[in-house]
Amino acid sequence: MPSTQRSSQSASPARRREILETAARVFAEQGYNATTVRKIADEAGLLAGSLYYHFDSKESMLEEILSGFLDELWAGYDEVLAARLDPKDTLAALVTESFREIDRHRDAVAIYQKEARQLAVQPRFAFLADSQQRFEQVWLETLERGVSAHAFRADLDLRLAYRFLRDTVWVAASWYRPGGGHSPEQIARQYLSMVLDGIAAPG
Amino acid sequence: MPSTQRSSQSASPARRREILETAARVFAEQGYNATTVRKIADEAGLLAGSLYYHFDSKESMLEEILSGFLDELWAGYDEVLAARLDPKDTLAALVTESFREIDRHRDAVAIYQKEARQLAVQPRFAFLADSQQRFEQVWLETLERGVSAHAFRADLDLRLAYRFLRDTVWVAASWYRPGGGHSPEQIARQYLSMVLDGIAAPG
Amino acid sequence: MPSTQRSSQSASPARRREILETAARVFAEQGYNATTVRKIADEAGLLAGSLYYHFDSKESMLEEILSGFLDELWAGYDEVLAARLDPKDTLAALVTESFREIDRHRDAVAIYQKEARQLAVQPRFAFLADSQQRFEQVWLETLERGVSAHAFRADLDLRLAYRFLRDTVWVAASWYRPGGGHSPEQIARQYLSMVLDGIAAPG
Amino acid sequence: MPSTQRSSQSASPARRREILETAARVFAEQGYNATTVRKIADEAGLLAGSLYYHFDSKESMLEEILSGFLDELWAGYDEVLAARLDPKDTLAALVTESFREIDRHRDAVAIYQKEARQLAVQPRFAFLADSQQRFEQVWLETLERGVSAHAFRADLDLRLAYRFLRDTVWVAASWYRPGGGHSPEQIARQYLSMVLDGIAAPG
DNA sequence: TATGAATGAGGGTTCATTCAT
DNA sequence: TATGAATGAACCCTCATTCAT
Repeated sequence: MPSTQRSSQSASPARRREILETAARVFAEQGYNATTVRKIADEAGLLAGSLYYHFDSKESMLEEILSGFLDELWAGYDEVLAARLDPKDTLAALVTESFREIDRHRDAVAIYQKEARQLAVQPRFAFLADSQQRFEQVWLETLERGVSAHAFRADLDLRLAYRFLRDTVWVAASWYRPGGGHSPEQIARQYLSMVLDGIAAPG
Repeated sequence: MPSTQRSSQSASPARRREILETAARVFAEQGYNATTVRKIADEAGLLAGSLYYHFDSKESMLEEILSGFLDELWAGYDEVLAARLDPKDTLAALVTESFREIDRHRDAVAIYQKEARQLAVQPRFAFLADSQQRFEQVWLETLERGVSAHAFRADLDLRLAYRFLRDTVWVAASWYRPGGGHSPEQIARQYLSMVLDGIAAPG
Repeated sequence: MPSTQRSSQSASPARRREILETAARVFAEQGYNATTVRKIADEAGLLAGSLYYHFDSKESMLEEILSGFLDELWAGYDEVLAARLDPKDTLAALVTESFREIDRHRDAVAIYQKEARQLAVQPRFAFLADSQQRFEQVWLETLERGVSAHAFRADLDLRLAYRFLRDTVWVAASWYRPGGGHSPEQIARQYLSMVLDGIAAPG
Repeated sequence: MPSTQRSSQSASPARRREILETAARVFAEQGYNATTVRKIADEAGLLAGSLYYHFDSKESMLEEILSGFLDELWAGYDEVLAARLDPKDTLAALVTESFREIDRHRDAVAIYQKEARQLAVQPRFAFLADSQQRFEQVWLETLERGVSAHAFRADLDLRLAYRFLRDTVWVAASWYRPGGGHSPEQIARQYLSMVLDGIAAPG
C-alpha cells in the first residue's frame, strides 16, 4: 500500500503513469475539450470506462498532468534562485531551466499554454494562478535587479519586457520537438543571444 | 424575387456583424469548443435556433471570423511589402502592422492563436495553412535579405529567429487590451527595440 | 369575394393553386415528412413564411391535396355506379376510372399511397378512413355480384381478390408517367386483361 | 484486447437484434422519418443515447434492417433460380419465396415499400438500386422465357406485366398479418391462381 | 401579398461517467 | 483490473410557424 496515492486505486503505478502520458499526448495534440476519454482509452489500449479505475475523472488527469509539470518546474527554478547568481546569470539559468522543462514535459507545457488561462479561474486549478503570480514575481524581480545593476537597459518597460521574455520562452513548446538536433541548452543559448543582444547587427 | 439564397450572404449586415462580433468575443474568452451556440445566442440577445437564420453553422462563424481577420492582415502586409523598404524597415513595418491588426481583431487573433493548429488540417480551414506558409515565407525572406545587407546578425539561426519573432508578436494578443494606455504603434516600437537591440545594457 | 374559400385569405386563386400543385409535386417526390415548407416555397418562388398567407399550415396543404383528389375520384366512381352496369363492366369501368384519376392526380395518388395509412388515424384525416371503407364496400360488392352472376370465379377468396385488385391498380401511380405513350384507357385495358384472364397462356 | 471496434460489429448479438427488431417495427408503423430515436429507445427499454452504443446512427439501423432483408431474399431467390425450373414453376417458386420473406421480414418489407425509392439515390443505399435492377432482370427474364415457351400469353406488355406482378406481391406486406390464418404458401397459391388464370369465370 | 427576422419545440448525436459482472 | 452496457445531460442544428413591416 503505497503512501502517496493521488486518487482512485493504484495498485500498479506503471500502468497509471502510462495512461497519464497517453492522456497528455492526446490533450496536447487535440486540445483538452476536443479530446474524448474514449480516444485516450483507445490509445492506451483499454475501454473508456476502465479509465475510471485509475482516475476520478478526465479533469483529474488534466490536473495531475499540469501540477506534475509545475512541481518539477518550480523545483528547478528554486534551485536556480537558491544559487543567488547575478541578474544576468539568473536570467540565463531560468531560461535554460525552462527549456529543459519544455524538453521533459513537452505535452504538459503545450496543454498549459493552450488551456491555462481558462482553467485558472476554477478553484480546482487555483494552483495555476498561484504559479503564474509567483512566476511573474520571480522574473520581474530578476529584471529589476538587473536594471539596478546596469546589466539590463534602463529604458525598458519592465512589464513589457517580462511578457516578451515569458512568451518568447514558452511558446517554443508549440514547435519544439525533443530529439530534433537541438538540445534544450543549445536552444536556450540561441534564445538568450537574441534576447540579450538583439537580432540587429552590432554597430 | 427570393430565389435560393444561402444564409451566408444574406442582407442586413448590421445584425449579422453584431452577432459575429459577439461570437468572436465568446470564442476568444472560452475557447471555440467550450463555447455553446446558446451562449452566443444569449449574449447576442436571441435564441440559439435563430443564429441559423444568419449563419450556416457554428463552424461557419468561426471560419468567417478567421478569414476576415486574415484578409485584412494580408491587405496590410501586402501594402508594406509593396513599399519595398529595406529589410530593417520592412521588419519594423510588419511588426507595427501586426500590432495594428491585433488591436483591431483582438478576438480573432486570440482564437487564431489557440485553434489554428488543429483547424488547419481540415479542408475547410485550408486557408489557415496557406496563410501560415506565406507568412513564414515573407518573414524568412525579410530576415534573409537583412542578413545579406548586414542589417541583421550573421550568426542567427534564421528559422529560430523567425519563430522567435512570430510568437513574440502574436502572443501579445493574449494580454493586449485595446485602449489600455499604449497604442499599437507604441507597443510595436518597444518590441522592436527589444528584438533588434536586445535587453542587455549596451557596452 | 368568392364564396367558396377553403382557408386563409385567397384573393388570387391562381397563385394558390400553383403553390398547391408545387407542394403536391414535392410531397410526392420526397415524402411529406421529408419535405420542408422552405423547399416548397423555394420551388414556388416565394419565402417560407409567405406560404402562410395562402395556407394555414403544411398539414392543411396536404389535406387539401388529398381531399381534392378523393372528391374527384368519388365523383367519377359515383357516375360509374349510377350507370348500374353488370359486374364485369362495372369492374372495368371502375378500373378505367381509377387510371384516369391516376393520370389527373398523379402526385396526390402517390402521396396517398405513401401516407394514407398513417394519416387515417388522425381526426383531421378521418375522411381518408371513410373513403377507404366505402371503397372497399363498393369493390367487394361488385366482386360479390360478379360471383353470383357467374362472371367471376366462384373459388376466389374475395377479400384477397379485392386487395389484389386494389393494389394492382393503385400502385401503378408509383411508376406511371402521364404523357408517356400509354393513355389511361390503354393501361386500364391491359391491366383488365391480366386481371380477368390471367397471364398464363390459355389452354 | 479492446482495440478500436465500431459499435456495428459489437458483441452480444441478443440485445442488438432485439433493438433492431424494435426499430424495424416502429419504422414500419410510423415511417422512418416520423420515427424518433427516442421512440425506439422507449420501446426497447433504454435511453435514446444508449442506442448509440449499439448502432452508429438511426440511418445505420435502417440500413441494417433493409440489407438484412435483401440478403435473405436473394439467398432464397438464388436457390430458386439454381433449380432451373421451367418458367411457370420458376414464377410460382419466386412468388412463393416472396411471400415467405414477407412473412419473415414483414416490417422490413413495409419499410422497403415506403422508403426504398427515396433512399436508393443515396450512395449509402446504393444496394437498394442494385437489388432493384437485379430483381427486374430476374423477373423479366422469367416472363420472357415463359412467353417463348408458350407458358405465358404472347400478347403481354412484359414491362407492364412485370410491374403488375412485382407490386401485387410486395404490397401484400402492407396488409399481411403473420399468424393470421393463412400461411405464406397458401396466400402464394391464391395469388398465383389469380395472376395466372385471372379472376373471370372460365369459358 | 410578400419579406425578414425571430421563435420554440424537438431531433439526432456525443460524451463523461457509473456500475454490475 | 478491465469490460460492456447503460445513463443523462448537453450539444448543434432543423423546421413549422408567427408577425411587424
